[in-house]
Amino acid sequence: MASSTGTRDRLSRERVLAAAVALADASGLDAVSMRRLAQELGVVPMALYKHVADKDELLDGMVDRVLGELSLPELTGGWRTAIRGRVLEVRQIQLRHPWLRRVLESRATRTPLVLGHLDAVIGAFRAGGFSDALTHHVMHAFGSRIWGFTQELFDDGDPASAPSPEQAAALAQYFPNIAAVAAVAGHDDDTVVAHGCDDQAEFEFALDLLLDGFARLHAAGWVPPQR
Amino acid sequence: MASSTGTRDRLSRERVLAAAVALADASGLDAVSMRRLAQELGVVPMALYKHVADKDELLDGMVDRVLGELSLPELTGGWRTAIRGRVLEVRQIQLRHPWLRRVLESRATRTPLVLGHLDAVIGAFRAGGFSDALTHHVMHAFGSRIWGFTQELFDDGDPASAPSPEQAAALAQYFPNIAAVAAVAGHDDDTVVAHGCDDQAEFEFALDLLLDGFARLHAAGWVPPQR
DNA sequence: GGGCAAAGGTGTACGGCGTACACCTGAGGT
DNA sequence: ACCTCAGGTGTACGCCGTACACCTTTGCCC
Repeated sequence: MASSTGTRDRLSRERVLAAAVALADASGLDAVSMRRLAQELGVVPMALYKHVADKDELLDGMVDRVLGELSLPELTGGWRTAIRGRVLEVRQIQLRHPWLRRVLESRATRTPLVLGHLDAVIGAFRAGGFSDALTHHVMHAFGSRIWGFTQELFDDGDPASAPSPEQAAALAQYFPNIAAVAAVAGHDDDTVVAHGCDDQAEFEFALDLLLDGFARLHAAGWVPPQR
Repeated sequence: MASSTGTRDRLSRERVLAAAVALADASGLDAVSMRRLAQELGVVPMALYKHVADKDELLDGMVDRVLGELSLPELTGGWRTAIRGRVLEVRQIQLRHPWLRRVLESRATRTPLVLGHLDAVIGAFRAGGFSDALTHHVMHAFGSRIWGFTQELFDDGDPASAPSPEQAAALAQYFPNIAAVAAVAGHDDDTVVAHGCDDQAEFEFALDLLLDGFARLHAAGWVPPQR
């Protein structure tokens, strides 16, 4: 038994990655430092380096670990339902692990599961009859939305951003358009306050708008411009 | 004259921000640390804190400084040309200052010029007759493209990413769709190798696809779903 | 079972970061 | 001539990632 417990609480790449994901889920990405993570595992920081090459590899491992939650549905239905379903599924992962977004944004991650997702989406377009050139273009147009998030560069909802009254007044004075549009989103109060603006409906709106555009170009027999 | 030179080489917020922008342009965003920046200015790190509150404010200041390069064209033509022109102009700034993207991505910047750009685009939609609700939706769908960049999460061109032959072979084996689409983009060789994939045409493709979608929804009299 | 390589955990140290805080210095107004 | 106070300085703290040398434990082979 001593040996089994001994074996059980040995470190392993799996244990390290699991702890890193748990830590990021619980305390945010910034809490994931080699030192803090080691402490969480009851071990000295340098011990981690026997299991991951460096912090970048740790982050890659975290990405692949949560991307493993994908159920990889087969491609029944057309390209559109296949892609839509896949992207919405990745979105669910991203909602469970909010740090995923920042990790994917900040680095050119090229892990097997990342490439696998891209390959699956590209494959769905091609199986749907998209030319390689059009597929290439629409993949660029897809951008980060392929990972289930909109960029959210102007957060009009989430944080304690509901500004103080005098702040709101100043904003309305100098940026009347922002104020007006922000107001309409929240006029029923709980809409914005409760779940921000990047809610499911908002994301699907943008996703379908893109997919509509792709379908239209495909149907119209799009070919690359002159060259 | 002694006093004038003395005055001239005193630090100032402007000098600090200008040096920070120059440093980021020349050596990348990671080179912009308080210590390195101070050294560049021939001054001790803590001296900077008499002119910017902290590093976040420094970054905000840098953003506003380069956004000041906007020429703010008036809104001749319809909403579409106005917005298209504005976004492409911001894109030019972003191409001159590649670090801008990471700064905007990583933080919820709410400086006057950032808000001003958002307000101008929102204003163009509204002036074009878009309802506030539709404007709100399309702004979300716009996402980071409003700042002139596509997310570029799968960089198939830019860096030394043109993989070694055996790497390419392995990629083609496991991710045939990625390989095929990446190949088509570069089949004329100089296309991808020379200027990557996020070139002007690629960006405008995605931009116009979005604008087409917006126009179509607007023309169809889009109204928000049930509620 | 004894010996031994290899794998895994430790301790120390280095150079970076942002920035708090006490201090000094020199220019401007009275 | 003095005072004030904005602006530059020096030191220090607690983080960070990680190189490197060391020790301990494990598992295998004779």
